[in-house]
Amino acid sequence: MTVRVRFAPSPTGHLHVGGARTAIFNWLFAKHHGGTFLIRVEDTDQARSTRESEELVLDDLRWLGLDWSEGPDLGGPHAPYRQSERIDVYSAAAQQLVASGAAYRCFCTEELLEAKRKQAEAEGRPPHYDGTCHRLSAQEVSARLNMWMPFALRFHVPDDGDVTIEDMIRGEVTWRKESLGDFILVRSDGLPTYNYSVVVDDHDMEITHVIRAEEHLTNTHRQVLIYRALGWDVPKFAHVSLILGQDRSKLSKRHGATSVSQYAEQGYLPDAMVNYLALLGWSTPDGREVFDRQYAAEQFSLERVNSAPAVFDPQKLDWLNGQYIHAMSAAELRPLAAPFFDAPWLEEGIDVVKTSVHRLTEFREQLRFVTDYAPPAIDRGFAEALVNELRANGTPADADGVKAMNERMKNATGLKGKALFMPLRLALTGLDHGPELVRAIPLLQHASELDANVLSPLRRAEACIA
RNA sequence: GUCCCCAUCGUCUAGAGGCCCAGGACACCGCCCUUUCACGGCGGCAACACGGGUUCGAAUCCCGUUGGGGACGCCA
Repeated sequence: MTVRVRFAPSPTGHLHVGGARTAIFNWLFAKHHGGTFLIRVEDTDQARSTRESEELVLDDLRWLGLDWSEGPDLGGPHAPYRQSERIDVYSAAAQQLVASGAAYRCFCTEELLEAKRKQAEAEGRPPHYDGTCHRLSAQEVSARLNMWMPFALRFHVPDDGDVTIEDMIRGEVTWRKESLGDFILVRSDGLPTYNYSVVVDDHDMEITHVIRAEEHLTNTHRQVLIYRALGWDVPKFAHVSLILGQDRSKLSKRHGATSVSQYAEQGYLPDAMVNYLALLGWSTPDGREVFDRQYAAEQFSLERVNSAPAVFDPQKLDWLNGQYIHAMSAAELRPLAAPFFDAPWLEEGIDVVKTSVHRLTEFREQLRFVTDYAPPAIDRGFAEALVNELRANGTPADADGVKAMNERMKNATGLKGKALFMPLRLALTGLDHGPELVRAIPLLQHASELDANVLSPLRRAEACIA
């Protein structure tokens, strides 16, 4: 049996980091088993779903570097991959369910149901549907149909409705039929509900493993009942625990950035993002924490996925992102950093400051000593000596040149050690901290040659006297 | 309220009865490297929620308590 897994986003905004992790686990699982990873868009909620959002979600997935072989954009052997375009598929199965008595028409209005729910709650009963329409006789049903009363299709929970599944992450999970009321399969507008369409589609698309978030765990009870009623094989389930915010509640907007596009905008790398999210709930057998997706795919198994929820830790993400940035060359980094800050001398600048950067957006700040300069208050005699030195010998263009300059400055001023380097750094960068001078001074010189907005070391020194 | 899931350092985790008076990573704190900052190296602080069992032996198995989360929708 070849593995077929899917990621099924509902297009109601950007891709959430929780959804991203679910997609990553599915992708890794498929890669590991040489199976198929596909995308199915769950857009049966007409009020909230948009085409624009679908594009956003797909773009976010592409940005992460996850690839799929069947989907709404690619088509495939089970097209269409958009639920709103699969209505006839659901109707066919629905007819079968009505014919077999597994489902029935429900004429109750939403207002009525709402009232019943409230009352049940007030009386301390579970807020389940009371089965009114299930007791309707055939004559009563046809009478209502003749009056064109709108109806929804409801699934009747059978007497043998207890369900046990063997969840690949959680182990055995059991529900008793009493914990469920008859639930809606098809809404009165003819569109299927999630619990129904997901079953029809997963069966139709030959999904072998359903890997999804834990919030769907209790839905599985309903879904298994539908599989049974239709006489279909039940796929394997794996419910991944939720991602939590620092206060241990489900990660949401008030915790800060929650969509992957926000992380992209904040200068995180896709590889680091995939690496971090994979680490949230999963660990490699050898304990490695920095790894590429290829390695993750080789090592991945659901057995090593943790069943406890995980708190999202921005600090560790920053550290990981820094690991990736530090490991990359300036030439590789340049095109990635350019959208946030660009300059003709950017590549050399990146090379000089990258060890102090954790996110791509930080290059701008770290290179501010190149772009912005205000003459600091330093000893006038020192500044004059520096001007003389630079005029006489030129500005060093490499590390050896800087060392030679330092030697001459030492002789000219009688200063050494910190007493020499601090005023030098201050005079040339305007700051008391920053990359080592043997790198910073050539960078400033080169940058000033390429960029009229950058003040050369000589001009800076002169400004200290003016 | 009912049902379901979960419970190891602040955080992510390793741990599938003896190898664990619990290992790694992030963060934090020291030291080293560095005539600054960062990177890097070394070291330190810090956890098996609680109570009962089972067992010669429990972080690991069972039960309960507590705590957290999720679901109970003509949302997904």
